[in-house]
Amino acid sequence: MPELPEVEVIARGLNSSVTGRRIDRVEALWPTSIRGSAERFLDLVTGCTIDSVSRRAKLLLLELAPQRTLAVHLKMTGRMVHHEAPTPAKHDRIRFFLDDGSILTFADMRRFGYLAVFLPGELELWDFYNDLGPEPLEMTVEAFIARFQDSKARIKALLLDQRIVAGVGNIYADESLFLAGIKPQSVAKDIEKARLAALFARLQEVLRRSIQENGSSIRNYRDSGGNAGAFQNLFQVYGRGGEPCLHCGQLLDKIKVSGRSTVFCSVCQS
DNA sequence: CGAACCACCTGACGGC
DNA sequence: TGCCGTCAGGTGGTTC
Repeated sequence: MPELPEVEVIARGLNSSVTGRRIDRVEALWPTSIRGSAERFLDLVTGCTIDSVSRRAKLLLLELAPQRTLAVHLKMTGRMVHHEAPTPAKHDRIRFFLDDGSILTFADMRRFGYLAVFLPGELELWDFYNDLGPEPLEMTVEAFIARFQDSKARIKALLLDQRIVAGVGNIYADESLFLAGIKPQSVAKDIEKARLAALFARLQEVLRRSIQENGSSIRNYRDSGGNAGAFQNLFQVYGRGGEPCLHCGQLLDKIKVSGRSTVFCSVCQS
């Protein structure tokens, strides 16, 4: 899925393109993309005005008026694209028809993604939301270190755990570990604090740079305007298993950590 | 508590 | 061509 940078880019794009628009009609082509009762969802969302669009972890949050929050999780292949005119596509799941004739479409090839609507107070009752760790771009290095330094788990598993730090996925975990020179399978509590601090700095850099580059498009990701990102051109290790390290030339190793494909350099990372 | 699987789905790609 | 296995930006559940 889109990870933190991709969801951030989508949220910013939608915030400028759909804020102030009223949702006149909702078309649920695949109602199972809606969490909970689809009927309730349609009731609560239809007729609302979009006040703002933001991001928390990998969730897109649309604040509506009257007060309700529309949360969207894109998982692996979800998209939220704003079209000026109808442009039906194969994997369209939910369409929001806006009052200026434009359409906001949730499309999702693999159908892992979902939409959910919350009334005031309900969002905090949702375990996934409530358990999210801090935003990596809004926390201190001390707080970051504190969340990792006592754990017996492998560092990459912790980076991917949304309860430890929110928004990091497989791409940015591998990229930040490479840049920090840390092996993904290292046990967190065995890593010196200074190296955890370096990891935090590299993670912030890579997330910020990816946002600047409009995110990473491996295959499905598109921003809210339907455009691809460019950060995939700057990958150091992700998707490069067996190819030479761009720093030292060593062939990059590909292993599994936390059930996820993991690429690293056995020379540059220790 | 941590890890290893499987599950949820569709599609792209490589090997034969 | 086509069949088959493998893999993919995520999370959740079960089992050991």
